[in-house]
Amino acid sequence: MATTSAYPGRVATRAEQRANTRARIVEAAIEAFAEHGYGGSSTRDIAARANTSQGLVSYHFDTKAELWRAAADHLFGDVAESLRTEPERVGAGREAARESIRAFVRLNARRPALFHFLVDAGRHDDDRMRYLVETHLPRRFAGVARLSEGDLDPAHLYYALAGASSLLFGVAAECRSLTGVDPADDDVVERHADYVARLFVPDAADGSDAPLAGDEPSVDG
Amino acid sequence: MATTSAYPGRVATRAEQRANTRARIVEAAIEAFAEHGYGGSSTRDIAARANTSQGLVSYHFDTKAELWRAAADHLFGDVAESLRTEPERVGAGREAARESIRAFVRLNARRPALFHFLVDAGRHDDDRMRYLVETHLPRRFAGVARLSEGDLDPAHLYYALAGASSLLFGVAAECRSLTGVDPADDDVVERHADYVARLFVPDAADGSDAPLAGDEPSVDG
DNA sequence: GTCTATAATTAGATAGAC
DNA sequence: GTCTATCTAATTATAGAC
Repeated sequence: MATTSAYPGRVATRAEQRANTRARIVEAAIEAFAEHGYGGSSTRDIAARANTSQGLVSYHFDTKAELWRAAADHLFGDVAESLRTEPERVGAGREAARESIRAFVRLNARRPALFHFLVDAGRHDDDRMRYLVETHLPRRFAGVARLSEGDLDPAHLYYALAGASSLLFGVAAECRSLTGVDPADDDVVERHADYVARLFVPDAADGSDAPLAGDEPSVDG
Repeated sequence: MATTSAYPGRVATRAEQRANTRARIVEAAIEAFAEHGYGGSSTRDIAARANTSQGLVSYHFDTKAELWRAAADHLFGDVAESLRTEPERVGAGREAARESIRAFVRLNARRPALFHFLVDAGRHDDDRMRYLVETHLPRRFAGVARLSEGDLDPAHLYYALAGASSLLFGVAAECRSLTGVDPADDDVVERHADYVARLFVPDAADGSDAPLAGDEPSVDG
């Protein structure tokens, strides 16, 4: 791992080295924080996962808290990216709403760390919780809340859907051991996605693909 | 806090002292483990919450792992107690199934630590996960799985229902900050309980209170 | 930019006094 | 049974060599 080069383009420049190392550390941090929580993770373990030294982690990210924020940014940035095209593509029909939910479930299956960061940070009022609420969560909440029907506060839908979508994958090890079902199995992911989608968006009473209430302006709106 | 007494019954005996102190430590441990996870909690913090010293925690529970098991036993023991009467009382009707789910949601609202222990221990294959799977989880799983319909594996229902029921209360601080809804509010608990109950047990197509499939032997069974 | 070494805290577990 | 003191190991953050 050369740090400088007399042959630009042949090996990594210092800037590339920097970006590359930081990226490896951030990915390792996401893994560690998701597995053991913030308090249960050490910068030494993170450094080892990233194949580097503990001192270098402190060099790139002055404090453990700053590293956590960088990890959260990367994690939730990926999410926003992967769901970005959804809102526009999704029409007003029930099947479109279901497909949007299926995509949300698949996302939670691919990135269980999302669930772990949310739970780890959300359980009490501290800097990490406030950081998520001020940066990444509003968009996420709004994305789900548009599926809300009736006059019940969208918070009920949001947390019920988020929980139903992600717990299976957030405790995958336990699920395997307890039920024999492997949440890493693609078929299991698809079954769960469809199950949750139909749970939250059942067929309309008349069997039509009518829009969800509140999704579009009604005739008397 | 006298440790011995010449007046039996007047102040606590040594055995009573022991039981009392251990109980205080266990409750403090449940709090701490739920807030910061296993790795993020220190026996010093737990001792402080229990108004005692760190050394005494090690005296009563030789290791941190043993303290965690005692905490888990107390926590899940309470659960079993509070839901114990349900299976018998619940009939085969849909409204009975809904009431069973409402009770499950209320339990998660009262003891968010249940959710935190499950998530903290369930995310990877270690001693704590195995302990829960071998002791407390089978009963819990069976209690929910009896509501299962169709040929979909009960694991999907179990984790969807558990997630939908408990996430709101497991990230109560975040919910307050993000949505303005306070999960500690009794009305919010009831609304969530009813919402989740109707989500998982919708009205039958014919509007009847017909039994759930598989709940009772069918005519051709 | 990276590694090694170290400083200052904090961790869990143990021993001794009462 | 409880408290205080202590030991050993592990933590984060910093400094120096390359």
